[in-house]
Amino acid sequence: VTTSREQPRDFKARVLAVVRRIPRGRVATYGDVAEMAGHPRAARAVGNIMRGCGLPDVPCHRVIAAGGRLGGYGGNEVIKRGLLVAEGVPLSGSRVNLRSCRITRLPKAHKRR
DNA sequence: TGGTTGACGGTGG
DNA sequence: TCCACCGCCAACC
Repeated sequence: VTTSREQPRDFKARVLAVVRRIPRGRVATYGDVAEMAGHPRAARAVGNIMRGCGLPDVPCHRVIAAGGRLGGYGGNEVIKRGLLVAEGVPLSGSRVNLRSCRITRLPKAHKRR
């Protein structure tokens, strides 16, 4: 990242790419995603991007806030919680058990689905 | 070019 | 444990 003038959309695209690769049943915090995208301090910006993603192939519900809090989700935080539960993500009340399902680095592109 | 806006994060009360 | 405040960053206007 040496400075190669990375254009704004690069960051956005990279974030989306990262989120797209979060395995089912796993989650990552906005901060984690930011870091995986190459900008450790841009958690807020990640949320900003998520806000307008709306892409079906981007499991934005797997991106949660730090501390296991759900964070936001286009109006319905309840839906987000439901989706996570459906994927087997462990929840303690309305909090996610980060210990068991949080990922801080992308999985290897293993062939087997 | 500059200011505002948040699906955030961490600390302190 | 919950709420308020401040700091950070990229996208938008």
